[in-house]
Amino acid sequence: MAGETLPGVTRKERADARIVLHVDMDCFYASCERLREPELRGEPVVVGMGYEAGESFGAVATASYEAREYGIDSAQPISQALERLPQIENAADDEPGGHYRPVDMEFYKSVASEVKEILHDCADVVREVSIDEAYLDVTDRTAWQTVEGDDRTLAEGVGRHVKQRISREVGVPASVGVAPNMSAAKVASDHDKPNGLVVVPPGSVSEFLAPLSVTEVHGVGPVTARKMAEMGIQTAGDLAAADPSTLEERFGSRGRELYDRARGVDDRAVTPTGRPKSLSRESAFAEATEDTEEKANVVTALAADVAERARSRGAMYRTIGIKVVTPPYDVNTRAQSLSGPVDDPELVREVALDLLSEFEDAATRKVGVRVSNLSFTDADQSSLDGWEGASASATEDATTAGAMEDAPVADSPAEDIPAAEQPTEDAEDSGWAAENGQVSLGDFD
DNA sequence: TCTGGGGTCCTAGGACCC
DNA sequence: TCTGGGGTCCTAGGACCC
Repeated sequence: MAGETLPGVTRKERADARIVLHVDMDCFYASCERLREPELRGEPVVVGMGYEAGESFGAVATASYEAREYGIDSAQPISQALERLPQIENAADDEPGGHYRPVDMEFYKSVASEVKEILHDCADVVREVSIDEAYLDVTDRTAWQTVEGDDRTLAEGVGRHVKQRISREVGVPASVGVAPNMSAAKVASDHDKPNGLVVVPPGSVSEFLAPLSVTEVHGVGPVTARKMAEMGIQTAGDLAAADPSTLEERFGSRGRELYDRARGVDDRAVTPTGRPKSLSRESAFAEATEDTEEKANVVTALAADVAERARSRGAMYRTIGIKVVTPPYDVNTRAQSLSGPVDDPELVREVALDLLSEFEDAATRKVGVRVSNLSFTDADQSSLDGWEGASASATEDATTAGAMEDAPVADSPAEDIPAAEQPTEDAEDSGWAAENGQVSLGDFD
């Protein structure tokens, strides 16, 4: 697939087309473990969340491809993974065994930052989607033109270059997709994992997508896939050939979006990673509990944690919420908005506990605390998303403070918000925000 | 497969305002 | 007093992604 150039692409299509890379690190956590423990190369590696050496609690965060051979997959309980593949230390001589390691985010973040440095070096615009995934727009740096005496495009060379740099300079594998838009690039990078490079030139996107299962389209999950199957839609090609107004009726605006993506149409610009919209922390109980005090203790700890994280990121919040998961798996959320943004850990605790009281007697599997409606006080966002040359804009606030002057506040503990903490009104009023030294449309894309 | 943790976006109903 | 229509904000839930 790599380097394949399909016919029927006009010069104009090529000249107009953007060049988007999707870079996806292969089983990233496991690759990081191999970086500092080279003996793990070629071996089944399972990285567990909430897992501790020798225990069986927690869930699989990442499984190496060798471990996946044994039916181990993300989100699986560690106990189940151990049934399928025991710890190597416990395995009999003639039996296979796996290496289990607990998640070490600090280390993975340090590796990821090395990767991101390379990505920013290779592209003008980088959108970091998660610790192990990013989109790059390299339209201004290369072209869809083919190389003289070769059927490969210049764009493919850039994809290969990025991959090789990550491999050589950091030492972890990546899969890269190259296409004229984000969603096609995403599908392309997934198409030949691990260590893949798949190039889909303009004009060939719908052909490339057509035979793939509809579940490969970004945005189609289990629920949508089931509904589509009922409509006789199995492949991306089926979806592309479906009636868009029917899709819109059944799936709302997302129906149209998915239809477009299946046809290879996706006009979203690659924009740099914006600021978070919410911050949350949650924790599951080993078993569902009705213990009011236990729940309150956990919520108190989570509240402190979230508030501290918000403060360290320079975020003020105007909404505080909780999540309570009750058996079998019912997710309940409650939230309360304040009259203005605050940075007040004590208030987070108070409001969270107040909201929790509704579930006092309910058996609970999991609780969470969240702050949202964020506004940021820092002028320098370079520490947040790796950008340099941040503008001097004082406060960025996605909402209009002041519009809720008389909104109710729980037991009114927020009445005393100092005026200094109120966000200033800035360029946001016009819908435009100065960011990174340039004017760009706000976070709403 | 019944379930870990951290996110995003969309929808729908109700309150409230003009 | 009843009624209309448009808009915004808030809350809750759902689907999806990594």
